[in-house]
Amino acid sequence: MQFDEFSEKLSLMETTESRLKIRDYLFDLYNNLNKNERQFTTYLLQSRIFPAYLNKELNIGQSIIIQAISKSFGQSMNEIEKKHLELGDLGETAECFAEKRKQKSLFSKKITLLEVYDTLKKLVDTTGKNSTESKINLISSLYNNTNPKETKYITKLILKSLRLNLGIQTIIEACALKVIKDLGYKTHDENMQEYKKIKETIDLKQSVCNDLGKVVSDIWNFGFKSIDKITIKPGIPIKCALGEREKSPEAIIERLGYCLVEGKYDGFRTQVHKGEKIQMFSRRGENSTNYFPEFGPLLEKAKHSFILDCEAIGFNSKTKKFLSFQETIKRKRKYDIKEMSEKIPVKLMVFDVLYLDGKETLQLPLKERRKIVEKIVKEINNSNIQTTIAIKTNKSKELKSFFDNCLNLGLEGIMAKDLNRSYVPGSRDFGWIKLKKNYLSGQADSFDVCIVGYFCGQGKNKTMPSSLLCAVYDEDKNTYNVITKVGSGLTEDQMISFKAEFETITTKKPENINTNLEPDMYVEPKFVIEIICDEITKSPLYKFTKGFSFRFPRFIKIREDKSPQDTTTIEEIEEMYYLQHSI
DNA sequence: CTTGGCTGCCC
DNA sequence: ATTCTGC
DNA sequence: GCAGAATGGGCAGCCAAG
Repeated sequence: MQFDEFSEKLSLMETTESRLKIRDYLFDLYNNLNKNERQFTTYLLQSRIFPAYLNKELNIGQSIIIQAISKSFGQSMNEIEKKHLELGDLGETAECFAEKRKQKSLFSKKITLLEVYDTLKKLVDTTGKNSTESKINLISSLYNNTNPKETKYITKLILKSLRLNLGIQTIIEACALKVIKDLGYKTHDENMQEYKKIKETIDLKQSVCNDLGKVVSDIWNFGFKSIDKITIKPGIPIKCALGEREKSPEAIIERLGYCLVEGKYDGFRTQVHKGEKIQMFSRRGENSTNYFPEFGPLLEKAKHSFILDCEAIGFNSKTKKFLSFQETIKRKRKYDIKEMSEKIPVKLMVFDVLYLDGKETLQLPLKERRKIVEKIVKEINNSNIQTTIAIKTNKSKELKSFFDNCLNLGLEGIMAKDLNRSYVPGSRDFGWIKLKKNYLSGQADSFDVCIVGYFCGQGKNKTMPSSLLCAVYDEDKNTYNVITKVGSGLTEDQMISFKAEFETITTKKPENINTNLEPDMYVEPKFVIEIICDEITKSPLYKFTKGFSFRFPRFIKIREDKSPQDTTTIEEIEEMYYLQHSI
């Protein structure tokens, strides 16, 4: 397929909101692609170059793209950034400058979808000294052979910001439609039950091989039956099951009844594979084997082959306490593995088994899988590999007191699980339910901060103040010290109203605002807002607040009743920080 | 040789 | 990670 | 309720600039 044709199809999907329509466009797109194009095009549609588990990335972001636009279209970086701010999308920004150049390059040759993909692959392999310049040149060479619309989509592909309103599930639906039509039905709703079953099968297969591109390609090229042979094998990461949130112990029991309730460890999701060799994978399917060499010899002791679902979390053997996420995450590294494994010892907390001795265990009910987990962990017989703490209950009071115990042990909260359910890879639903302290009403840490600037948003938030720069007031020095940005929690209406309010108070950077982050616009300190977070963190970035900032900050409301000097103080925040670590 | 910006991946 | 929004 | 797309802090690693 020519790339200009592909761009037109992306454009069509981008401007469509109905998922069913997008699915139909996708179906047509796949029909129009040839045998060899379907797999990699699926990666592109998911804003990828390769399946996730290959650990191959472009390492190109806004900064390099802006340089490439500058080089290709002879605009200053400033000019481009200005346009970007206005349009809220670098793809459209590139398109805009390509429009202006249009007349000059009448003789450029047409480019194919495959050629674009090959160039993207080349970009992935461009590393080392002067690689940034080489990357810019490669992108530039693409820009020089494309029309404005192609320029736009090449940019969006590189930046992984296609914004097509299209995800995995929509691609799966397009596949299911293909299968249903191959079976002789005209539309999917002629046999809704069959259609749903097909969807489930496709979803399971793509979760098991972690490679939707392969599944799409197999279905179109070799038929639905051909994906039967995709099975679980040690060495290939399976998509993790995830949980939904619920607001209280009562709500959880109402949904699940008698259930398994486990401690929720704030670490690093780790899928352990023991086949011919031992390998580990992260939640996104990245190979994480090298992070944790200490588990190899322990796992070897178990006689079985298996795939276990675990959380790896740092542990202080002197205080007998689990380490914070910020400590544990330091073990995600390439160098100094040995030293860090001694400095930050990690425990593997096992909670599920997906495969055992050549057989899938996914389909077994959780209560059976849990027994297997306990057996394997017992065999390994080492305190650094344990099962998660857990109870079984159908009483919300019991659940609540177990939850409180977990918090006292320094855990994040609990996971409650349906004992009769199979393991559903890639799911995020109420089969697993998580409860953390701040989900309970009134239990989240709350702060009042003053807005001193804002950032304009991307995509659907373009031209909106979608992220607010927040500061706490220092009475002694009469300064506003920036402590966090906050964007999550703002509704469209709130952004619109902030935009109007900010128009009259936009200002040059006031003398008494201290910040390491340069917002798109500064505003005079006027609005105090309430924000909540999960935790106070120690930050290398926010230097003007004794290094304090927030984990998972979100906007709650405007505090009309407060003046800019009435923010939470840094002393109060410091006190809370030390309290949260002395549980 | 050090520093700082950028990027991707953890949550 | 959390949150909002259209379907 | 699902699916998708907005948004957060902070870690290591890579590369360019100094």
